Amino acid sequence: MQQYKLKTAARNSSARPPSDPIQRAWITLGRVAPVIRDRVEARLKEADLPDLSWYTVLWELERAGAPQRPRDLAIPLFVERYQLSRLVDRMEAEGLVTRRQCPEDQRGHLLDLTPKGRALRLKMWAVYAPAMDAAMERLSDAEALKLTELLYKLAGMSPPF
Amino acid sequence: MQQYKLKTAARNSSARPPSDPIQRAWITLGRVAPVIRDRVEARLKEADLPDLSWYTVLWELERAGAPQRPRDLAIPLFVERYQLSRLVDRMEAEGLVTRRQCPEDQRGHLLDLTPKGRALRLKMWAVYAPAMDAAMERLSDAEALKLTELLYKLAGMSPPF
DNA sequence: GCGCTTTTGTTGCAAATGCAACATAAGAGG
DNA sequence: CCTCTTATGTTGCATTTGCAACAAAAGCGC
Repeated sequence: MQQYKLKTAARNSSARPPSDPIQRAWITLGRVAPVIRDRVEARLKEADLPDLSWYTVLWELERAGAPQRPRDLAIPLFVERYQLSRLVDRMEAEGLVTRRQCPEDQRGHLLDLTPKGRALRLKMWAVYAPAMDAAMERLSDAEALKLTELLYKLAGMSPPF
Repeated sequence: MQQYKLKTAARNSSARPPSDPIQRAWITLGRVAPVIRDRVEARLKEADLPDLSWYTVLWELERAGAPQRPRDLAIPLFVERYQLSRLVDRMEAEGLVTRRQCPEDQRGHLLDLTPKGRALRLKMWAVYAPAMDAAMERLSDAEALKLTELLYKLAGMSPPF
């Protein structure tokens, strides 16, 4: 990874420049996260499987154990409503999920997994799990815990995430 | 989640499910990084300024102190060539950079900053710097260094930073 | 020189995205 | 009940993206 000379140009034009350690952490976080993610996405693509956003929807539905409303998925998944709307369009077209009437709220739908959806999640996990392990292999469990702790603190969120 | 009992000889790192700390770190990294980035992007958008990809190109050109070839920007910026090609199209259309003939290689161009490009980078930094500071404010300098160290290790890059 | 492969950069096209507007239903206050 | 506001979800449209194909120059072996 590239080294940055942060002080030279950064310091003379702002009322409030971040400290050098903060700048380094910012830059590094912004670069490493996509690299790690791409290591996994590449494996899924090699296997002709959908990407992680599909997996996450499938997993959230399976984990919940009951049909969920889009609203209740969009928030924990950190996606906008319209993104989820179109993602579900595609997944429904592939027969992975179904939209049903929501009895309590006529606006919303209940999203439910199909058997095909469950099967795909398992098939994806068979690739996803080893890919994640390989992508993260340079960290010990203790280091992974420390990293998680720092990221939680940074985001201002409390576990469970 | 399916568990496989593998014989020791068959156990290799690409076939085993990640440990729980590894899974937690993976998930957290994938979620926190975009959140932190969005905190900054939102400030830029509020100020009717371009996004971070534009800033990064402007900064790399300014930092280099000399015109650069797209190839020499694409690698450190972790973007595909075609992405950079179109990004430069838009930035050139805005008068922020210029494409000139490259004397040593007739295929390539030399990308150079215009005064307008320099001015925009400064204007963006005036928003970017305090936004980065605010986005990262929950970490001390020591924690930021530790985070950077862990991310470097994860990505397979070595200190010193 | 000559052919072949690699590198560099751009582009056509289909798919995906962001934004704002929209439609509909629920909720709040009278 | 009625009106106004809020919540939920979808969609039209323009922009952006990813992929693969392409063009052109450089490099390489002979």
